[in-house]
Amino acid sequence: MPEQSKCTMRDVARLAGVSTSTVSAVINETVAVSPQRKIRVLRAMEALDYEPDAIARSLKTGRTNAIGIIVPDITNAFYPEVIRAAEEAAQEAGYSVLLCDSSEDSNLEERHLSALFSRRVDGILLACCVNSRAQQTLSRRRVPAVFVDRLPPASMVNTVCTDNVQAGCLATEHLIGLGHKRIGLLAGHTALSPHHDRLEGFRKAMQEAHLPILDEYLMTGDVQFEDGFDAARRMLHLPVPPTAIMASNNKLLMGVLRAAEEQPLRIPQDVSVLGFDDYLWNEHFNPSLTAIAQPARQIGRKSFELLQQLISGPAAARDSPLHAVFPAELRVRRSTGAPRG
Amino acid sequence: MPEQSKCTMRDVARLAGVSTSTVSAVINETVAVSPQRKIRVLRAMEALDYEPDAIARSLKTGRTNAIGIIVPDITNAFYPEVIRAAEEAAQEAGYSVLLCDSSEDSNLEERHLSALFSRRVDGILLACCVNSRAQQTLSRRRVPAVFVDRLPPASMVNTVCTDNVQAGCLATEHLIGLGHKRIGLLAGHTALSPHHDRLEGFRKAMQEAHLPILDEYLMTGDVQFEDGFDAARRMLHLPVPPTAIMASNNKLLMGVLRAAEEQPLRIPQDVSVLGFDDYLWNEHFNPSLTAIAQPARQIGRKSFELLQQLISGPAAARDSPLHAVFPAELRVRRSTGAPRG
DNA sequence: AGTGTCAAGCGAAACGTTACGATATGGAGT
DNA sequence: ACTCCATATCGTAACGTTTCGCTTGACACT
Repeated sequence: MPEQSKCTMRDVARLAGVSTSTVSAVINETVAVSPQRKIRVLRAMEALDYEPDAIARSLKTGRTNAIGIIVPDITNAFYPEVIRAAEEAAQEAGYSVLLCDSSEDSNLEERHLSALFSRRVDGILLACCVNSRAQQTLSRRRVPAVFVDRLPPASMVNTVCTDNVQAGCLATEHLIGLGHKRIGLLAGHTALSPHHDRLEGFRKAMQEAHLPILDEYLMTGDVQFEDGFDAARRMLHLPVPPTAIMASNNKLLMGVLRAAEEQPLRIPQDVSVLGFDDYLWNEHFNPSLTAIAQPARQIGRKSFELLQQLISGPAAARDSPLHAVFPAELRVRRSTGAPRG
Repeated sequence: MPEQSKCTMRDVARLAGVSTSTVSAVINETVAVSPQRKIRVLRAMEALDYEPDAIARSLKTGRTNAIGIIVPDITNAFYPEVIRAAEEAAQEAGYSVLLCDSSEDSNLEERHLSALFSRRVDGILLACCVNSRAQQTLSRRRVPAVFVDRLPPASMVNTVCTDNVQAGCLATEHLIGLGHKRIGLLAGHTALSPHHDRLEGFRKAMQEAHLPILDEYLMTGDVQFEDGFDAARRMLHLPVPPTAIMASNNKLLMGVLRAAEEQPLRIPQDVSVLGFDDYLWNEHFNPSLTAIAQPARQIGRKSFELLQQLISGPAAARDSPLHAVFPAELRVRRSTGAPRG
């Protein structure tokens, strides 16, 4: 049964018969220590079950080896994957992760930021919420930060995200390729960069195919199940309804499914359905759901890598912002098919 | 544009023309300060955009106002809900959360624990992984800890979880009530307390109904999609197959669905299907999935509350372990029905 | 022998806070 | 006028590290 571990570097030093500086040198391998002393120190550390106090170390060095991650809603299955990958990379590099959930509330987001500043984190990974003031708040500080997935309107920031314009394009082209001409889009909250960009991709693809974009086939704004249900129902009841509907968010998509079921319309024979964000269970739906998949793990890992680069690189390197963009992938399943007739 | 905020208590004190002790007193409201001085201090803090250094404070006070949360897999949708609720409660109480994902790997779990100890967190919330040594590791330290959802075999620990025996009972009774006599169970990894307990609940309910428990209808061990698929397929190909199958884990359940589809068997006419853990999309499956729902948010919140009690209560109070058990809830949907004939 | 070089080790001063004992200040009670 | 107390304020010693400059020996070269 080892010690109660209430022990400090001084205890180790005393037991080993050396000074605390030597213990520190052994721990950090910062200067050479003779082998026999090194062994004495290591033995003492072992015997006392010594563990360096990260707090004291941070106070002295000014570095905490901790980063903050703020997401708008950890319950949204996309973020856990990002977080996991980032945390994995962080842990490999000896960093810990302080997790904050802003609940899509910019005031809470600000409070989280303050807390992180106060804790002197070395850097921040942020998927910002609607109406976020984070960009200004961060620019006042000297804390390295990388915006992930949800980007602020401002430009001079470091970012990692999916190429959502391409994603919107890809999805639309898939449907056009199947023969669809009337495509509906529940675009979500266009103040959020992913939703905004997907809409843009949609527009681009439609234009390139010389297809008109009808107001009745476009819905922006809220992103809950009921919103999707209402919007899809409205579209499907039009005199000339769309033959395919895309939803920029999972809950909206569920709403579309429900609206189709209600009529009832068969998927994909009567209406094709496509979602953004691919989840494990999409494959097991009946019919299985065609979806755009984002490389969440890559995004998470890359975010941390960029952040670490900012943290440990020279301060000058922070002047021109870093960017990483990943392509989205289309997973074709059974919920999309050729339109009737 | 405020200051660069490289400022310390001394800067504030100098500007306000008081001593650092007074500034500290104002911040912590630990001793009375005359109104006019208090105002001077507050103004100075404002002017310098001062933010207390949590690191220095922690070093001095021995408290970090941070807790650690370790989960086996944040990608499992149950945990984000727990985490969110716990984090919410923590943030309300002025605590930050250090998040760790053990990837179901006990060595990584140990490393995370060490890191948390080193960072001197005030307490730890832990959903332990298979073969966890966390209980021993924690018992050596004086760090308050609460085990959440996944409990270690040992008894003298603080715990918060669903009543999984009742959950297993409830699910089984539901099927028995519908007229099922031959019920299959993919019980998952019985070394994990939730899975173990659900199996026990199943046994109890079957016994009370005087129904036999057949080995061929019981599968334990792995918990991946393929495992569920193989096991369900095997059961459904038996000369006398079960008329209902329950799965203790979402991936297993997906395997069951796939196996049924393959035959093909209709759900619920040919075979009823029931899952543990209720997710948003269960309702939107076709057919919608009957499931046991755990009160994840309540569990998360309560976990933090108990932990805080341990942290701020007298050390003596830590002797007899705290427990909180929440009832599970059955959500009856379309995937379960009366057996044929 | 005297000098210079170098590595290994040490002591002490920070880092930014809090907490504690000590010191002023100003009435009220005698 | 004197003590006595309560109240407000301050100086300073920690907390457990790292870092920096200094000392010490050992050793090689004149």
